[in-house]
Amino acid sequence: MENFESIEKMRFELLKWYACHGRHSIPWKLKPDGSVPKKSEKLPVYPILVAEVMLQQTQLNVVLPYWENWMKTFPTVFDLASALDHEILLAWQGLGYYSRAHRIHKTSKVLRNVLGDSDHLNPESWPNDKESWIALPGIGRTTAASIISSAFNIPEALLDGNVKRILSRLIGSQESLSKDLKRLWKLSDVLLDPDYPRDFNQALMDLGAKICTSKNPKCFCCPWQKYCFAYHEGNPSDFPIKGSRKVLPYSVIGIGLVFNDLGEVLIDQRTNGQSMAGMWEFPGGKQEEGEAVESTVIRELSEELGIKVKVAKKLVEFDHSYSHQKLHFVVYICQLISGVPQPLASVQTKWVPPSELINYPFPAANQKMISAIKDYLVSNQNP
DNA sequence: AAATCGTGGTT
DNA sequence: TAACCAAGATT
Repeated sequence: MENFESIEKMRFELLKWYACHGRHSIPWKLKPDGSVPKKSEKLPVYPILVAEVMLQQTQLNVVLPYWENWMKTFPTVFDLASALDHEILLAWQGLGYYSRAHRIHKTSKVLRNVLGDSDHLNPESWPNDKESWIALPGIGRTTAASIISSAFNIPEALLDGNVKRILSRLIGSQESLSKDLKRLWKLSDVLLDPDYPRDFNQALMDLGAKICTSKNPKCFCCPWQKYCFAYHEGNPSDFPIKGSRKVLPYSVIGIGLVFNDLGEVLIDQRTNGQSMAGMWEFPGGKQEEGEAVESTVIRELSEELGIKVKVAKKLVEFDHSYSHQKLHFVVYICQLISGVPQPLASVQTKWVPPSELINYPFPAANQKMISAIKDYLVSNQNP
């Protein structure tokens, strides 16, 4: 492969750096008694599974509090398997990429059958081969390798965002990441230390998180500086080669906060076919060409709920960006004129006292609306 | 195989 | 209406 002088030396220098500067207090990488696992020791699998799925496209510091709460709410894989979708989404709320929550839920049910009556606290009861893990919902090549190398200390190469960035700089890849995956996977596999795969993989990710960062990499204290093509070229920040950035489509969304005579607000649950499936939301929809936003709200609530509303007051408006679109939400207080809400474009609808909204999982954009509702109600009480 | 899927932090 | 993007998987 790449003609490095000594791969053994590279491994040693990375592991030496890791011993001094790595992140050694990640809870799911420690034994239940809090000590660092020895080379031959295995770790509980379920906490690692939860962490690795949460870590998909999500940074460690964001994941930590969610992982802590998740482990209290669903302490074992059996607790997770028997949980309700509603409970899963409440625990995942705010973390994003909600399909991950549904997939790990499905995976837990498969694992419940696989484990059967065996001791789920014993790592030996769990599958330890890559193919078995990749077959599970929401587990891909990198997540499977992370689980296997972390839990069992079995050598399995991974290629996450950190490793892609490190390796593309190391070899000065002139291809975009998507066109060079095969080469980078091979390189990750060649470099992986067969004797210390758990530490080596973690060391790579720590190096990417702390030294070989996307912007302003700290090459001056990088253990692989002398091996790095991009460092010698003087332009590590130019790697990996980034493709053309395209402008995100932009839409205006009209939202209707419909209140009934009891002061309850109307919410609906998103369908399985939609993004953020199973999450709740305030009804509304996309503004059409040449349409006033107030009219959007009236039209959408008629189409999706079969009700007629009066748009009373604009409560708040704000921007919210998703991965592949930007939305501008315009949120109105509405009154119900006629009709009974029907779930024509949702799983179900519900009238809820504002104080009870906290019991329903909402996407982040809707959380902004909930805050606005609370401010509005408080200001109405104290004029 | 290119598009899709969230969010919050950083620059 | 800032751009970028991080411990990816799925279709």
